[in-house]
Amino acid sequence: MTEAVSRPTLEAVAARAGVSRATVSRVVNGGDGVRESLAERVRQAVADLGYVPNQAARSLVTRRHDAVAVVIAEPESRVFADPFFALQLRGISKELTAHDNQLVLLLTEGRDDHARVARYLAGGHVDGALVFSLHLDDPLPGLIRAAAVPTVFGGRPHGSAPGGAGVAYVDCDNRGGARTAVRHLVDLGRRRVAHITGALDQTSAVDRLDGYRDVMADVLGGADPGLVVQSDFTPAGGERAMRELLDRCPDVDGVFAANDLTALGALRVLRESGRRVPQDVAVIGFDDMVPVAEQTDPPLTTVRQDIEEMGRLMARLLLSGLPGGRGRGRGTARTPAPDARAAPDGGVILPTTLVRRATA
Amino acid sequence: MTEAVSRPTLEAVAARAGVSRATVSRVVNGGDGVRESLAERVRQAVADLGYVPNQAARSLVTRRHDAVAVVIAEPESRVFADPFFALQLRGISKELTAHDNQLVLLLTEGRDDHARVARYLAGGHVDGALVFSLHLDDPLPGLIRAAAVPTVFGGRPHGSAPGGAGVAYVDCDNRGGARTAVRHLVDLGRRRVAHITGALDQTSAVDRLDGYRDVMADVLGGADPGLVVQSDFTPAGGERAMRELLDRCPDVDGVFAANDLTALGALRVLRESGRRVPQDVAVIGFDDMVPVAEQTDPPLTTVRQDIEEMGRLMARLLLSGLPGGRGRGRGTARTPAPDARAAPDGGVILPTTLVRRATA
DNA sequence: ATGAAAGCGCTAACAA
DNA sequence: TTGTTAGCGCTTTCAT
Repeated sequence: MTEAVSRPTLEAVAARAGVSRATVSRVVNGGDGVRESLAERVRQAVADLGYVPNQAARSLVTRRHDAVAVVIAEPESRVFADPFFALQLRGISKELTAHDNQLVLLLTEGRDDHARVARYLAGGHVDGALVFSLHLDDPLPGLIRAAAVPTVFGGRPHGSAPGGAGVAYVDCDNRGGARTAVRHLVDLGRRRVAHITGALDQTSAVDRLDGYRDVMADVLGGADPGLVVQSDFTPAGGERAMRELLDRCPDVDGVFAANDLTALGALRVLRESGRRVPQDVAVIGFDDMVPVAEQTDPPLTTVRQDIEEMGRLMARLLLSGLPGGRGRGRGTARTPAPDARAAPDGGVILPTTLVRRATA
Repeated sequence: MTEAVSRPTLEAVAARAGVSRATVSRVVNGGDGVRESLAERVRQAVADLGYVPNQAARSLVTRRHDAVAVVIAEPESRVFADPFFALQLRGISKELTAHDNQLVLLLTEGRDDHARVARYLAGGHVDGALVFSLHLDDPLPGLIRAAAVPTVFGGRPHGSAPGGAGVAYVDCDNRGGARTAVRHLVDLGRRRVAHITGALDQTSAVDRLDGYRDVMADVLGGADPGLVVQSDFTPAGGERAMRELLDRCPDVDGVFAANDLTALGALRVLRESGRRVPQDVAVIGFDDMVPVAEQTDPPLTTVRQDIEEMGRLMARLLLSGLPGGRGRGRGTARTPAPDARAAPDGGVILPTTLVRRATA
């Protein structure tokens, strides 16, 4: 661990190039309206000295930080249990990097942390925030609104309503994906199609349940309520739910699980019970967590969402909404991704696709 | 996405409290040497106005940022495939938060990114860096050394040698953990104990292999070289290796896999081959990635490392080495964790423990 | 097209 | 103990 040395300033570069600080500043920041010969001299001096602008000094006057906070609430939760989190972060990081913004990571675990994060965001240390807050009772969204920081949410936040206030968010098409999955089971000839829900205090779980109901109502004239079992996105929860299901409806012939982890648990119980998958019971998951979905026995058919793209999109959306026309470099807010869709409540929805493996 | 409003300054607080800026500054920063009555007035004014210090202005004069970069090289790799990454980040975040430092996340994916990160670190935007760089040919460590930024590495970096230069790093006891695992297999009466290595361009894989060899030399008078198969920390790699192993040494009765993912693959091949685990072949993994280890069939016996603690420790080590006596709040550099050990080359090694489940 | 000069909001001598 | 003052390194009018 070495000590950092003092670095050259604008002043030094100016002296070396034989110009004023103002000129150097112009060159360093895009440099319009500077004679090319001078600009070249400046660039040379910058290179010679290894000059790097002092971001603190710059922020002090511009009030911009070129930094964005990524807030992840309750890392215990699902977000942390799977590569979801990492992939999303990767997408965000790529986009921010492409626009020379830094990523400040804020992980929260409880009450005190909420206050801390709120204070930080309100403190104007970053230009905006990307927020993942899954649970219904999370106070964070409210605090963030109060902090008046430009924000994009990851996943449809609670309280967003069609035609509503227009909170910015990015989500995958949970409802549509669920519909595709269930319709696929129906197309396979299954008539007793069950759904093991996710944690219903998360909008993704609610939306997937809605998608399931859509198809059941449409195609089968409404679902037997006994075919819906509440669970929590975990393998253990999936096991429990599947057992209950088998108990209640031994004739079940199709299962749409709220996510791959749940499907994993269900699969295990199905095997224990002597049922063959997919012959006796077809199973579909959600997420396409590849390491899980490919390793189940048999490999899991599931609904894929492009998680990294969601992250990228969140960042792009945030940057494009910030003053200074950032984020216009590649892609714009209007057409964030070739196939993204605008939701009526101001969100952006990414499509899902069914990945057929062996369970359905 | 709302616009941020202009926030109160020290000046405003000073005016309201009827004191000078200097006094407010003193109160805000610990406030020794200020009459209590005045201090109280200041605190009131701060609260009334909702004053939050402008970090940019502060950094400009103090040359401190209270921010630490976390650099993760090649997020494709193992780090991203499992919760490892998330847990470590959590540990880091907790420790940094406890000392009011921010976490700036830098993800890199290739050549250009290296330069970018190097520039950022050299730019003096952060007080230090926590670096994860797994691979032998990674240019990052060199660039970082050149940037002269206080740094702590996650995992023993390449080129660190006993009695060597003293790069700061935190790692788990890979070699000792491997010894424990192999010794356990031997104690179980296994004599044909194989090792499926990890990617040998990572020190963790090398150290685990060394641990395996230690015990084999000690107890069995040296390993049959045929019992060591190179692999890459992935389930597919584990399968491949196990097949090769079965081919070469059908009499193998124990397998120490370099990590849980590898063990997962090995388990699958073992089952296919009709071998019973642990009766015919006992298997031990490494890492204790709980979601994986608990879900294998049968549940995996493995070597546990406290990943979150490693992260916490890295942060603590870095902060305690920084000027300004940060990081002395809870725990110190000398005794970072109750059971951490100093390595001869300047690293800190955390202990591992064997978690017995059903495979050995 | 270029330079001079005035701060951005804060801390840290130094005086009082 | 408190206040005054001089910058930290940069951007940005405003002159030239």
